[in-house]
Amino acid sequence: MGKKKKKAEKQKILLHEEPSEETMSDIAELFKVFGDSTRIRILFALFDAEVNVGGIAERLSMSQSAVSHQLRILRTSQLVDARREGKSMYYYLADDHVRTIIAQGMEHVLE
Amino acid sequence: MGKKKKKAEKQKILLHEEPSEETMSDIAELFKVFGDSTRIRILFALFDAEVNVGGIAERLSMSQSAVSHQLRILRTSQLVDARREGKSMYYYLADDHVRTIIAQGMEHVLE
DNA sequence: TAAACAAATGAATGATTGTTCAATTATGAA
DNA sequence: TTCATAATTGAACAATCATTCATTTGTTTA
Repeated sequence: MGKKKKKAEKQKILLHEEPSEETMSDIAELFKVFGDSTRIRILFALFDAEVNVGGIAERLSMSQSAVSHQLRILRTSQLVDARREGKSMYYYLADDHVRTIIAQGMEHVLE
Repeated sequence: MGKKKKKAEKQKILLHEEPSEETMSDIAELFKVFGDSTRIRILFALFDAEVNVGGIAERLSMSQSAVSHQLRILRTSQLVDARREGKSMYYYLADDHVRTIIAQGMEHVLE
């Protein structure tokens, strides 16, 4: 979605209007990424500090391949980012928004 | 999850510990419900006021059956609740938590 | 160079899931 | 009761998706 379109969508919120179909679809796509327990576990593994792929795989007792596939999805959705250090790739949460969304979900689940 | 277990989980947050596998799984299940564009559209339709099943179906241009199936999922997840008025069933958002989570998702998408 | 390690990729498979269709239940009106 | 309306339910189908396995790419060291 373009910058101009996003601004128009934000305006709607102030006017108490419903967002466009496209925005609603984007929201669903975002939550779809959070809607898998492997990915949630990965995000929690990265909650406090960056970890490399092998480290995540070990912590979750999963294959490197399976983890890598999920990391690609998380990265495409801009939920995580990565940096290379030698042969390893260190992944980390993209921003605090991710922590907020997870915290919100956890609150709902635990109440 | 029992009341006692939930309290223990909340303690972990304060201690900066990772939640249990069960809690992470529950969080994923919650987001899975938000991760469908039909359900998101339904939730937006209920954002400001309760609507009956036929009203939702008309507004989304979908069959009553399809909407009803999704409403059952939303209700099971405690995201919406319903009351009967004559032949109609009026659905409404269960609490403000739902609005907060959607708003958070929308913010992330529009930024 | 070659070898070893770390990560990414692509195809295939099994499981999950949203919608449709037909049938059923629930309520109110005639 | 009978009829019409509103909603729910269950089975079936198509589409989506997470994991596995084998292969490939990228990087460092010998």
